[in-house]
Amino acid sequence: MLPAPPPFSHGDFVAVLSRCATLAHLKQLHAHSVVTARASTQPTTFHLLRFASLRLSCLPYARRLFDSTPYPNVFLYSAMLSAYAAASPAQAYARDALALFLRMLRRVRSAPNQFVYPLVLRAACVVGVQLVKSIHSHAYKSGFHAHDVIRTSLLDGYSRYGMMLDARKLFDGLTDRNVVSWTALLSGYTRAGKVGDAIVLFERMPERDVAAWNAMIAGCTQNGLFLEALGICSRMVEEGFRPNGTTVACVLSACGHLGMLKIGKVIHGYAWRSYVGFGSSVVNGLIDMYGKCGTLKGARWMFDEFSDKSLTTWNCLINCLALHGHSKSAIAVFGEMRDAGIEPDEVTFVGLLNACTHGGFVDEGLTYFELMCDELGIEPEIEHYGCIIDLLGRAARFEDVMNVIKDMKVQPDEVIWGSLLNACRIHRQLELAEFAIRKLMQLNPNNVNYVVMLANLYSEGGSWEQVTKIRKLMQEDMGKKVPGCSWIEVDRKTHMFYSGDDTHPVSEDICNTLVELAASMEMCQD
DNA sequence: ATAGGGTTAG
Repeated sequence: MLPAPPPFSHGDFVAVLSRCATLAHLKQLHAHSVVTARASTQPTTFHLLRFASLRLSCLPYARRLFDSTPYPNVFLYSAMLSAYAAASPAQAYARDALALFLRMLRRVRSAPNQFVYPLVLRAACVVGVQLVKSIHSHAYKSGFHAHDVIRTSLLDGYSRYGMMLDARKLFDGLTDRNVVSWTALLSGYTRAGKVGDAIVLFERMPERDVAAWNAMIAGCTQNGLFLEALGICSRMVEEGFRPNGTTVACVLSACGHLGMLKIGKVIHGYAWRSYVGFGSSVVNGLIDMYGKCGTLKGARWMFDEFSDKSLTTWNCLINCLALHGHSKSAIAVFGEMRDAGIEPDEVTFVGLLNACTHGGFVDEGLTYFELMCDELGIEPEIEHYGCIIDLLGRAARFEDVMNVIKDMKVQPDEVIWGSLLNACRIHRQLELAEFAIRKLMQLNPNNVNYVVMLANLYSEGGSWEQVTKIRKLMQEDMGKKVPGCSWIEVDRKTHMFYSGDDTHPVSEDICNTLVELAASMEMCQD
């Protein structure tokens, strides 16, 4: 029999714990605590549990520590709940967290306190608004709803489900409004698409911190206001705040959407110099930015160098390859991803199906769609139907297209009919095109572009009677038409082009180059 | 010990 280990003060224990770097170290200390009978005290279990979950992200071990305690106190419950709350992805342990809360309510010794509600609400948020409501009423009955932190959690919960009136009510009822509550309300408005309200709120905020700036920047990019996002970021820097990884990720996304490679590179340089760290959201943002700006080598390089690849990392690369017509590479990366044991999600398939469309791989695309629905059990969304209709339409399989549209569980939207229309134009299907345009006009009667399309269609088809009829319609509407526009930055000068616009000084050269490009693209597909 | 900000999509 070995002699008992020497006694250990609580201070020694905490000091040793802080030097643990691996689960093996922690297990040794745990074993030592068992032998010295320290493990049966709740403060010890509390420290071991927090360390296992927050520093080592080993939740199963944390849960075993918790389960080894016969009558856990509130501290242990909340330590376990914050372990679940900190886990990523958020929904992974939400149900465990809620089950633990229910168990807590049945025990006499561990009535929830004010610290427990925010943790449980975080889990409730990702499960459903019904749970947020239940916990709200529970907090009301137990009298904890008066705490500002709990009200802020509730505010956040309602705002995630677009219930801005309830969120506003909670905000107005707070005794002290701080940056956190202002930011929670602001994000609610941007998630609901009310950027205008959010900007008003942002300007009126008495105090801002980095998270508040980030919320405003993210709110802009999520609503397509990319230039505004960049503007707010520079304002943030001017006012003396240091952008962090979250800021960088949002701003990179804006650069990608705008095709602003130069600014994107400046941000990359900032990330490097300022030690914001190359965490997954920054790296994913870089892959996306380089990819969208056409620097696929840069995107691929970032991808290969990054060891902590997540599902999103793979999705970014597949999507960028598909976007630029590198269909075979995109499909190959999808294969690599599966070999690496990463389970694709609905976003992966949007990119993959897009790749199949651009490469003309019709049957392959349909096979992947089946794989998604039947084998992986992913419910197709309107995005996927958009891809499939594009895929079939470009291959002139109009009967199949109509069957897909008929069998869809979701209502067809403008993109669906737009894809069909596009296919009809390629294959000169006048009748079906007219049908699609009429559907589009029903969905969006204010868009005069559809009338123009119809006119173009008839003039191409040669039915002069109809052209004159439509011309009349157009004359009434043309004044309202907003011309399509694109732009490119060359040597710090922005050149803008409207559709059908030949006023640029070198317009002829540009058009000739476009013809050449189209020819060489045909020659070297993928 | 508790609350707010994060990248990918037809």
